[in-house]
Amino acid sequence: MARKPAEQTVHPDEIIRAAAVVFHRQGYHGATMADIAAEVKLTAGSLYHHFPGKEDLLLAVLDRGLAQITHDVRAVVESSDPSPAKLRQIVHIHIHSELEDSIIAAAVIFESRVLLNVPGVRDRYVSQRDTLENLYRRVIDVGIASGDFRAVDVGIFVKTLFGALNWVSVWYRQDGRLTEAEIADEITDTFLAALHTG
Amino acid sequence: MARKPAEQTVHPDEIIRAAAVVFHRQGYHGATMADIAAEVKLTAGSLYHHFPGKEDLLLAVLDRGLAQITHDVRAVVESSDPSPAKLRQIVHIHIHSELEDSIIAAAVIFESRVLLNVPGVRDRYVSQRDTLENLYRRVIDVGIASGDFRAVDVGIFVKTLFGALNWVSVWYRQDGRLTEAEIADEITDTFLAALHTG
DNA sequence: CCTATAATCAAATATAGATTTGATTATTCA
DNA sequence: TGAATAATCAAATCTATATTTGATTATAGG
Repeated sequence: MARKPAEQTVHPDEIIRAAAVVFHRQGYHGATMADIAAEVKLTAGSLYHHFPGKEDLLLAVLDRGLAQITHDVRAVVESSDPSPAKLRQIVHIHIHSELEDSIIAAAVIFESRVLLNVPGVRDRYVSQRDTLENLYRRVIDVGIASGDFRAVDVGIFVKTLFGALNWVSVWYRQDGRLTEAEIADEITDTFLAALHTG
Repeated sequence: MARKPAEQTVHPDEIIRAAAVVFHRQGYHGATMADIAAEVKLTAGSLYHHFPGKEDLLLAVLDRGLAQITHDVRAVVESSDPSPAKLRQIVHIHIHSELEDSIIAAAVIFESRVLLNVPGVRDRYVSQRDTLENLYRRVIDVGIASGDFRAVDVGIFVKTLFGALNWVSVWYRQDGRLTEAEIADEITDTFLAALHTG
């Protein structure tokens, strides 16, 4: 009788990614359902088979983006060895995630404000964001405690670092002077120098 | 016969500022002409007396925001004395301009992408942005040349600094833990430490 | 090979919101 | 004062686009 979900000609994940691409390119309001649909060779109407509406698409994008990057960063933070080295690792991961894995992260950065009015959503988003920020805080805290890092205001420091990292997706160019890894290293150098004791 | 422009019950500047506020709050596409009009007690239609259209409003906001902050930063850069002290000054000015004088700057940051497709506009915007960036570069360059600063990659460093500064408008809260000046100082400390030689 | 359901589409529907239009109400200056 | 024009408004227009609707097509399981 019933029938297993067919072999999803289009996987929901592909739609989320497509939405992220279009949101990033055109902004939430500037992105049309038709644009997103086109990205996966569907018509606008067909999207409604997979998602209840445009807002839910953005939600999914934000969720996914934050979850992804948080997952990656957590993996590093919770591995055994101590801190200064870790900071470099997570900056690399953050930038990589931002530029490659998920243009999603970039959409997150710029489009999250759109949903910040919807109350339930706001809470969820804020809590996810805090989780990520706390991972960074932990690394800095440990470094300060161990004497490896200067005693900065961790709250401001992390925001500062996030700002710098987020901004990368705005100015980064594939064909630019430096590679992604070189950029990540240079930025890490800056922040490690800033944390240098003495 | 003719008649001098009447005493502008509503000065164009007020409209630009209102537009900046609304763009910042709701994003370009999310801002309606009615929203902007309401901010200065007008009706949507009346705005067309002052500006040809919505896009021109954004243009004006960007122009004004960049011009303002560039003006302020230039004043410091072109004053006599040398560099390390200047960096602190311009960071203060930048943040102040961003938070108070012109929510405009914040709108600039987030909404500029919208216009980056319009060709003529793009060029103009990019050139204005470069002017501002170059002021920062100059300060860093001088510091490196004089041996006051470590020899960083100036291009990346300035982008990193901009990212951190721009991001402030996203997380800053009037009623937050620190004042605007304290935040500016903390951020300056971070970047000066990052430039510290040895 | 059927049948139920998923996946899709093309074509409506509905609505928001930018821009226009045609008055109406100041205001300056001659 | 009174023409000329600016500033404004309320209401009409027009367009884009999110969402719905009613088929049509494909596929998995029997």
